[in-house]
Amino acid sequence: MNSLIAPPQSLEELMLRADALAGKTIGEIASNINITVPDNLKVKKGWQGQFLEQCLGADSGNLSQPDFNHLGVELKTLPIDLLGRVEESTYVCVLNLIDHQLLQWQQSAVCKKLGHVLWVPIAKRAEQGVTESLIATPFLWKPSLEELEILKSDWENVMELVSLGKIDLLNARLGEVLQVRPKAAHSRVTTKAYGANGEIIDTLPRGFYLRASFTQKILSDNLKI
DNA sequence: AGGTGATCATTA
DNA sequence: TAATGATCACCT
Repeated sequence: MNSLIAPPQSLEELMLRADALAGKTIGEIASNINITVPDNLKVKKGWQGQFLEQCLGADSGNLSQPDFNHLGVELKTLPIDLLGRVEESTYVCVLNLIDHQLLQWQQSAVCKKLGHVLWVPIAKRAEQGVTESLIATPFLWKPSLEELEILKSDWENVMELVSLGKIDLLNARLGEVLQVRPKAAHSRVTTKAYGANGEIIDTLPRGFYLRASFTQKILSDNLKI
C-alpha cells in the first residue's frame, strides 16, 4: 500500500488528520479514498496498520526508523474491544542478534521508536467485520521517566543474554513490559547469532513486542475525562 | 533476505 | 482464556 497522501509537515497537521478519523468506521474512511476493506485479517494481518499509514501520510516504508521520521513520531494502531480492552501485543522492531556490540539503550531502535508514538486505538465490534471497526481517539505518547527505566531495563536484560550468546534463554516470559518473541515468516526461518563460545549460529529471528498489559496502561492513562 | 505492518492459533 | 510461539502480506 503506497502512500498517496503527502506526509504531514508538522505535528499539528498530523494530529489534525488523526483527530479527523476519530469516531469513524474503517469502512467510512476506506470508501472515501476508494480502498477495499478485507473481510477479515487472517491473511491481511497488517492491513489496519498499513491503512492508517496511508490515511495519515506515513512514508518510511520498511526502513528502520519512525513512520514520520521528520517529526520523530512512530505510528501504532492498537486493537481494542468496545470496552477499551487491548487485544494484542504491539510489535516494536527486530532484535538484531549480530550487530549489537557496544550498543547502548539510547542508540537502540526500541528507544528511538518508542520515544514518541501516535497511538490509534481501533475498536473491533464483536461478530462484525473490519468495515464496522471504529477508530477511537488517537493520542500522542511519550514514555514517562518510570516507563523509560522499565523499558531500558527490559532491553538491557535481553541484550545481555544476546551478548553472552545465550540465545536459547530468550523467550516471551522475560521482560516486565518489553518482551521478545519470534518474528519470521515461519519457524524454519533462520538468522545469524553468536553462540556461547563466540561461534556463529543459526537461530529463529526475534522481535521486540510491548505486552498488552503495558499498552493497556498507556491507553488508560490517556483517556480523556 | 530481511525489514515493515501485525494477528492467528496452539499451548499452558 | 490469556499468553506464547507461529504465521501472513507487502515492500525494498
